[in-house]
Amino acid sequence: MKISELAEASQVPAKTIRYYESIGLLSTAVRQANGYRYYHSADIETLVFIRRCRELNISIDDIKQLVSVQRDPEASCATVDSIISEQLARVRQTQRELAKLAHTLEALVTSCRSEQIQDCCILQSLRATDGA
Amino acid sequence: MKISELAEASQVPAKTIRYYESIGLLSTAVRQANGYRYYHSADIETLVFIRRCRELNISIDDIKQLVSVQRDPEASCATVDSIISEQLARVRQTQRELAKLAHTLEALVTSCRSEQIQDCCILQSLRATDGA
DNA sequence: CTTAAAGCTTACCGTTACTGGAAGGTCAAG
DNA sequence: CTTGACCTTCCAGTAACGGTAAGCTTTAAG
Repeated sequence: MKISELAEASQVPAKTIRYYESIGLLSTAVRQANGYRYYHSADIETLVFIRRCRELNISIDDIKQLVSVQRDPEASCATVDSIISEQLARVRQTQRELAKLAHTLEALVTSCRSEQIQDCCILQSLRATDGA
Repeated sequence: MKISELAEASQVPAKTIRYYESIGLLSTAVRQANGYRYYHSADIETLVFIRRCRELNISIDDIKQLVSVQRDPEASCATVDSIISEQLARVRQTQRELAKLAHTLEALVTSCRSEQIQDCCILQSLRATDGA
């Protein structure tokens, strides 16, 4: 199949498929006589796998590991476990940071009843010299 | 004061101060005879303001607006309000996305009791052709 | 048969908000 | 005088692509 068909089937843009090949996440595609990339249906599965990992915010480098580890069926699950666990830890860390952030922004939004910049409580809060 | 002193006082790296000037977030600094940038203590306040905004994940473009709107004391607070409100909306949106993400990752982490890649439930889940 | 549109190729720039590093000028101390 | 700590500018790299251009090939229509 052609790259546009693979793109449609996997829901990954053709541009992104070429990008993945260029950075070595996908192996070099077979070319047809006209130079077009030629794909097999197995490539759909690989790309769906990659897309799902990206939807989980897993980095390309980590996905490379997940892809390569699958080539050895008898390998241990440890790598997979640790990548997923660490990803979860990162997500939770970001959640904590965002919670603080949302809290501060909420306080700012509700603080200001002024109508002129010179009295704006939001700006006054942000200008305060007190450290984080 | 020199850039390193301003950096220390504002807790913004000197490199970043030059960067802010280069993109027009800070006005062009006065130069001394030797070519060094020369700052006044008022610049500390400006940089602290910028740093606090960045800690709230407010984009440079939005900060430019917040800085410029402060030059007119009689201007309306509407711009400030909307920037902060939209920032809060973005943060909340990200929080919702991360919550889903964490949920999926948790399910993956607890799903797999296998020790070999060929039986790994995590990889099997990620390979499934079912769409998001 | 011709032509126009669509799809393929590569290659390079832009995004965000910086950070690192190289090459070179300046300044204060020993 | 030299060493080291500053300062300067400029260039490159980060993550993961998206946009656009220039130039092929294929395909559908007239």
